Amino acid sequence: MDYVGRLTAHLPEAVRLLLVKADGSLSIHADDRAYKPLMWMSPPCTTRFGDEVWTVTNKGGEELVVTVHEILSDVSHDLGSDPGLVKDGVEKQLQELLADQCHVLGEGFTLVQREYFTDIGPVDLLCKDAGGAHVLVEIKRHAEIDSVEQLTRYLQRVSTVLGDVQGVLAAQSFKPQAKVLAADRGITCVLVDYDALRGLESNRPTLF
Amino acid sequence: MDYVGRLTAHLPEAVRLLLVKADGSLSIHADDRAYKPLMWMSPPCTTRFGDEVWTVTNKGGEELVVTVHEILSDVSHDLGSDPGLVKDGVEKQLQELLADQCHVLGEGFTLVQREYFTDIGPVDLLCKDAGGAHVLVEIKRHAEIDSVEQLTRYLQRVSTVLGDVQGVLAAQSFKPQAKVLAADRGITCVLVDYDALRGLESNRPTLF
DNA sequence: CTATAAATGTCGGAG
DNA sequence: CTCCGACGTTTATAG
Repeated sequence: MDYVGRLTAHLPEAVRLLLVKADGSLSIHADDRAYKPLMWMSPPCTTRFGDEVWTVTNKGGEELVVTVHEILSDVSHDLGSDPGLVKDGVEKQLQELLADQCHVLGEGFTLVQREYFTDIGPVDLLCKDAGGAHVLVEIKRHAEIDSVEQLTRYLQRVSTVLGDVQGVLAAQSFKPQAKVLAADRGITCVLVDYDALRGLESNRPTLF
Repeated sequence: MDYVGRLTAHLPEAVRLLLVKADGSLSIHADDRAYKPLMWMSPPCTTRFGDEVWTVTNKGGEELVVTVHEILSDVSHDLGSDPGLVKDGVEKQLQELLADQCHVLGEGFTLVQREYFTDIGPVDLLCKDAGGAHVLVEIKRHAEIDSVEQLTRYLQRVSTVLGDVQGVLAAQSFKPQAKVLAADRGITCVLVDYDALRGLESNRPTLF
């Protein structure tokens, strides 16, 4: 099995699992690793099924060549359409919750705007602190060093427009490096509890 | 099918492909997408196969619960051991090639050291330019904004030891953001052609 | 085991 | 289509 495309890779002869899906995609699996195939070609792509050699190509000129020596088993099923996957707990939801409850980010914080757009990208939240000064908030599930760099870029960019601006990095967890760099840059780290936020949120309607 | 762990996700009843691998991992596939399973549990994990309900758990407290209504097909094979995948064209090879041919990075460049270690990580190449000044080289296949940040950290760190140091970011392709930020930081971007480098390399032995 | 960087990353959204 | 950032990123590697 050989792949030539973004890199070149070769896979020796062995017993393997090949998946051909309805969208024309192909993947080759070994008997370990749930997530990643050994090789694959993503749709859109076309496969020419020769007697022994299958050739999969895509528009980008990538090519996967499979030599089939023996078929131990050949199973085929129509799976029909796929009802969507429902997810909960991703950054977007954290952002919605924090937009509603930005007081947890700092005493007296109020929301000015969600998804505040700059020419280098959108800032998650633009708030004002108790004193009326602007605060940029970057929200992550897990804050790493990248998150600090990202917020730093926004702060630099926005300060040219709004003047002096504070930075807050909000996350459910922080890598040590991220904390250190944030402190170094004068950025405040706020540890948020997603479950607690969701709890408050679900309780809120009962207060009205 | 339900996953509770780093997030919460639910997958409605449908005809699906389930893969149980020798390492105990489980993945659930729809009839599209070659690469990514709809849900999965990576090893190490353990599965309790009940009559209708399969429960997969790992050490981190993540859980995958599968309700099996009907088995349309059940195929099992011993795939044996897996001869390794051989890759070519990844960053490591680019680094080797550029270490040998660092003149392509700049007129009169000479190599001082590959994998120059600092206390915040290894720099890909430490070179000297035609004037004998130090140059740090970060090598990527595709340079993004993170690559610029990474090199910037190295430059800051190394400058405290070696004094004034130039930065070069070498890659086969550059994201626009990366180019802009690099220019802003005084970092030179060098577009390298992997095939050309490899061609020169393969010709070299014939010169001796 | 933790931290860090690479990946054929993939995937989805905005412009 | 490209660009950009999130992802249950996953995966490998070094300390």
